[in-house]
Amino acid sequence: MDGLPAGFESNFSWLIGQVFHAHVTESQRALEDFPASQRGYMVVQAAVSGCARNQLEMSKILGLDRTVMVYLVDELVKAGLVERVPDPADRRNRLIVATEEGRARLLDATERVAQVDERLLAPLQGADRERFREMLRQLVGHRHDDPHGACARAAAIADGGK
Amino acid sequence: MDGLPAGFESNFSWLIGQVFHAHVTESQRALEDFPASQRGYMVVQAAVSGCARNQLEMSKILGLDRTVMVYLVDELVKAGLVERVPDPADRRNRLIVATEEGRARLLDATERVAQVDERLLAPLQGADRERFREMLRQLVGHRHDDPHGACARAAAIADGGK
DNA sequence: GCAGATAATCTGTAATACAGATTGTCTGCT
DNA sequence: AGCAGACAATCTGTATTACAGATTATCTGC
Repeated sequence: MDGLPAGFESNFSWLIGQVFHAHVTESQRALEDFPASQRGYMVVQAAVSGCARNQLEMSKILGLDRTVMVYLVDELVKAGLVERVPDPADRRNRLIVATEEGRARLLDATERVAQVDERLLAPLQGADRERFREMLRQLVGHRHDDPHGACARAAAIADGGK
Repeated sequence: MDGLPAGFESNFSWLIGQVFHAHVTESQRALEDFPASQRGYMVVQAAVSGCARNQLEMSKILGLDRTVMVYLVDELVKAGLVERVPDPADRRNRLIVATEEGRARLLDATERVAQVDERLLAPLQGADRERFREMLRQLVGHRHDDPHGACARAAAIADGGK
């Protein structure tokens, strides 16, 4: 095998794919009963953290297509976890605001997902576990910032609405 | 936000998803002209490394469905990068063997993918880059071993066929 | 030689991604 | 005020992908 591409042990595509796939599969199972499962969970979390001032922005943060956002939010609204609140400052925007139930179920789901995370990261010993997270943060890094304070605004409206 | 789930900075699902998504997108682009793009590349690599003694096993290694394997290999055969060789030892099996052209294109593709990897891992300084890979290896770890020496057999047949 | 298991394949169905058009709204300009 | 261009959400249709179930060829053990 000299000189030829080796097996997959050093193949980053494969490695990251394996880890990602394992995580998706596991957390899908952990979030079976959550509306829209894994993705619904992410949307509700985004809603609670108030990090997006409209659906388009949220779809970018979550790496989803804008049209996917529509029926994802539809499902969550139907389940009573979030609401579409017209932004008084710009009526084109729909603020995705979590309901009380949404917050409650998010807390519950977060716990279960955390367990999945721990199980998956178990092979990493001691400080390595947090180090790994930190590296991921670094890799994602520069791509996301919130210079407009949109988070604060959305969160304020969300708080006022409850 | 006290006590409530924070933003996404500490959300493992989101972090790993971001990194994975970025990598897929980038390497898709880098492998645009490769048959079946990213996935075709993985299959050819698996064929060259001879780490699977049939399609089913390969699909498990690559995390693909067995039925997906069929048309993936179809496409690669049509493009002349691999061949389906009936396993003389068990004619149910099809050994996926890379052609000369397959090996050549794999080398080329591997180079381009390596560049993508480097670009993606650039935020990690110095030894961290290799450390990150090592951590991924650990996480995937125990799930894959080859106690039967099937690799060697498949590789031998592949070598004999050229 | 037969029963049960396994590999590849085919078929159909569901989930998902995504491009393009449409509607309502905003902004800036005149 | 009125208009042009930009933007957000939505709808529609289409392509891709995932996956379950049946089918055929083959293997194994009895």
